[in-house]
Amino acid sequence: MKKVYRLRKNEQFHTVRSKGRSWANRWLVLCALPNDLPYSRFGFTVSRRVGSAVVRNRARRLLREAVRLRRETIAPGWDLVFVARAPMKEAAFHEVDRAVEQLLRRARLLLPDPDDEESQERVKKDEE
RNA sequence: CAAGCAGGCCGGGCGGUCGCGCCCUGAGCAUCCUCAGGGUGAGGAAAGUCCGGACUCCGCAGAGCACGGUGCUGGCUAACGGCCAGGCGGGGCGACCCGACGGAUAGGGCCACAGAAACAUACCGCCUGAAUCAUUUCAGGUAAGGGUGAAAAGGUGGUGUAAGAGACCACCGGCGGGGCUGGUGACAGUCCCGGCCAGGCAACCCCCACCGGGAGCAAGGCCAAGCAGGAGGGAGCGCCUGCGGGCGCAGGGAGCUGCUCGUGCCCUUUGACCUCCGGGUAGGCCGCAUGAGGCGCACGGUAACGUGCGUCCCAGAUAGAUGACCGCCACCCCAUCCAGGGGGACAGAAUCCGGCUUACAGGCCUGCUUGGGUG
RNA sequence: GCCCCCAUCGUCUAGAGGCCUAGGACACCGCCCUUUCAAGGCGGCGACAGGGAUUCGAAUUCCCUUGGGGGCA
Repeated sequence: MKKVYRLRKNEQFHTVRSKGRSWANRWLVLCALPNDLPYSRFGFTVSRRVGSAVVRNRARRLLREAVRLRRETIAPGWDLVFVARAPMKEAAFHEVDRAVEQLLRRARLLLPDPDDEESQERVKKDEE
């Protein structure tokens, strides 16, 4: 993921964490805040509570990869911060991927998939 | 073959599809954005931050004190609390391993409880004398035996004695002093003398020798929005007033793409605006990777290591790059008749190096020891 | 990243080599007191972060590990 699509400054992280909305599941916390840009930006936080340096690096890389592969389907114009929780240290890639998808779906930040009738119907309902 | 000891090394390999950091080249006005091509991208401990340096800033005439560290000897090194070699002590049948290993007659302090006594003595004893019908008591001698304790003035045999005792003698062991021999030295060997004058703790203070100025790359340097600060320039009259200010005319200023018009806004001595100055926050850049560098060969040295020649360039991020998915092979485990199933330790660069310490699945190589077997 | 500090019952703490089988307060449990509760009294439960070293002897001294906390732009 290129640098422009990432959150870079401590201040940006604080803004999103304090002013944005948040969703959580067993592995992750997602915070989101509109950013008035034509694209979305992402940040990843793994604290020392999760584990050693090796564990934290791996967690962050898995998260970044999961988000990279889904970037086309994520709504533009948001700053998103993913915070890893303790169970992340044992998670495999597909579990991380599923956790990311679940949170994005709950936050309604996924673009409507042409093949997915359910989500299209939901968008229609929102428009009504 | 089994058990073990020492030293060195590895820490899966190849390929495909997506993706990331840095460097170089080219193109798009472009160190910064985009695209294309090429190169490169975690460790033996990158870890703990326990030592030592380099580097940077601060301090500094010199010396001493304080404080901290190290502590057998010689060497290596930029330096070290590291390494090599040797000595001594201890452990192991052995290969080998382990050792904070200076000083306790420079001084101070401590040694609980127990025990008579913890560094100087006598509780039970033993012996002599006196008193006493006797039990026993008193005075003196003694340190062999008993008991206490972690620790109590060397061991064996004899002479000696009232009983004993290094009181004396022989041998052994230890201590102190001196000489000789070997060794750079620690030390070893040997001879003579002394007198058994006799504990332990210096990871208690201390003494001796040697070493150390303080902080740390978030060091430090450069550029520098904004907000304040300083210097200079800077355009006025009238009316009203409840003295805060307001209104009119005139003028000035910055802005609205360059000019004009127009339009609001701000200001005219409690100063709009313009110019300059120093310090410096956010932020950015440098520091930042060619180095006490790696590899190979030769020479010197028992070795650590050094010297010379050749050759190579080998991470550099800043919410922090080395990831995801898959195939084949190798390895290990389960099942072993096949099919098959499962697994991959400890751990992630952050200024850089030399060490130490701690963690670690599994595997490879070399030398050596002990025991057994076979030829 | 660099540099410091701390660790004792459930909680807050005392302790400076032997007097420690570790003391105190609050909390908890039981009994007494009270019609009952609180307060009070008596008794009980309960800890030296882990490992090694020095020492006759370690909560205390030294080393390593683990876990907390703080400072530096």
